[in-house]
Amino acid sequence: MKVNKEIEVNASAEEKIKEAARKVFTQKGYAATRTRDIAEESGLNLALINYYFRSKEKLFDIIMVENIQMFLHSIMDTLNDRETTLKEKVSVLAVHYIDMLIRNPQMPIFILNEINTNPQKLVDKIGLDIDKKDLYIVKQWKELAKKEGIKIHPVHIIMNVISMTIFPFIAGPLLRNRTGLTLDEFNKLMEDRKKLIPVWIGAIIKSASAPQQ
Amino acid sequence: MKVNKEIEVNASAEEKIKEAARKVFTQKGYAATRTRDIAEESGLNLALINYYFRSKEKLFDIIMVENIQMFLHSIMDTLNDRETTLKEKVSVLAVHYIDMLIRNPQMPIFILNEINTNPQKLVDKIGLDIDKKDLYIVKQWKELAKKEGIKIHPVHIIMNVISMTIFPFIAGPLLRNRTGLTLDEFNKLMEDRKKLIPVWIGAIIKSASAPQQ
DNA sequence: AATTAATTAAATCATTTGATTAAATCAAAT
DNA sequence: ATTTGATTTAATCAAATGATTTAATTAATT
Repeated sequence: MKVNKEIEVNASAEEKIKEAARKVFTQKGYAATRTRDIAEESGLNLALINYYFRSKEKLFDIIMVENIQMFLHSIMDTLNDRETTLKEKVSVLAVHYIDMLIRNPQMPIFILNEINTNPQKLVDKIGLDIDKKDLYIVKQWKELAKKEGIKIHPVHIIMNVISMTIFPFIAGPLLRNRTGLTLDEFNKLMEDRKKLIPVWIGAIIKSASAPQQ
Repeated sequence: MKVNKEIEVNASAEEKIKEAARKVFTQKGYAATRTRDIAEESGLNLALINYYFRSKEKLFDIIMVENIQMFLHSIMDTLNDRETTLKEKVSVLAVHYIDMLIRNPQMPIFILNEINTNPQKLVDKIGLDIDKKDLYIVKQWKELAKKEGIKIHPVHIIMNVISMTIFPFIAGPLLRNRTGLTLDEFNKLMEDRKKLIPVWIGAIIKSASAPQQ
């Protein structure tokens, strides 16, 4: 009978802080973020941050875990999908990530920077262990590689997909600065890449195939 | 007669500090770096840092400018070279950057992160203005695009070259963690990419060509 | 030997910063 | 009305940190 609106109201304050923290942490990184920045950004006060989260670090850990989970979300499902071809998987991933990165362009640099700055923590606090061996995409790749006589290491293909999808966002500000592109123009180019990347990956794979006829 | 081997063996104090600063700043970023870290890393003492450089920030600026100049060094010459084909330019860039990144794998994440954290500063302190319009490579590209009927925006090609070259190093630690590759195996793969990237870029350009004959 | 500059060690300052506390206020539930 | 929990305001603490200073020491130069 006890309708816990409190918990919803609480959640909103808690959520406000988390959202502010996500924004500030993502923008400035852990070390450069002051708890006072988060308080100010949230419109709430310093004491509440400790009221809900015990410390700056604990709050950061929560944000970080959520960010990484958002980043990794649905990857495994995509890679394991038995209904889609390899090329379709590339397309699904490109579309999914480009959409997300247009919304959160600064997320990859944040995640990669924190991993770089503190590699141990991520290994410790976040379980990054997934059994990749029996992913369906691995089977698909092996079949294709055998059929086409492809010899390059598959990690090259993975790197290329991820690189061509994510890196333009990491280098976005610099790239826009050098090219004079507006944000809208840049995002439009990123939209183009949803369709282009699968084509390019196809061309790359083909270039690695043994000549056949 | 006074051979100053000392100066060669022990680099000058100023240089020691700069090297230590480069290492620590590059590893941990500006905000997370303590001047005491730099003192300790250099083997010299805290006071000397202020003796030679007036502040942490001034020291950082020097390191940053040098890093960016190292990064941009010889790019313009390569892009302007009238003796090399487009594909050769891609090859020169890939070789040059992969060599450098194998030596300094954490440099791009550092530079890109600081740019992301403080975009204004870079614009202010470092003149990033180059007249790209009359670069020889632009002329080469336009000729090729016209001849082959290529319609995609050339910035896509640039992004792909840079992405496929640099990003694997940015994501290197994570990638190695997920794939179980050792550093040597990883670097070997990067060596492979010196030759592969030009081939791939060729395949990508070809895939964007209008069907001809 | 005397002079000068480079370097060190140690202490100290002022500020920033993460964290904590206490008292007051406010809102909602009972 | 009273109680309870959420929130604010303000102050404060202790530690970290960038910066500075002073005196002593060392090395190189003249």
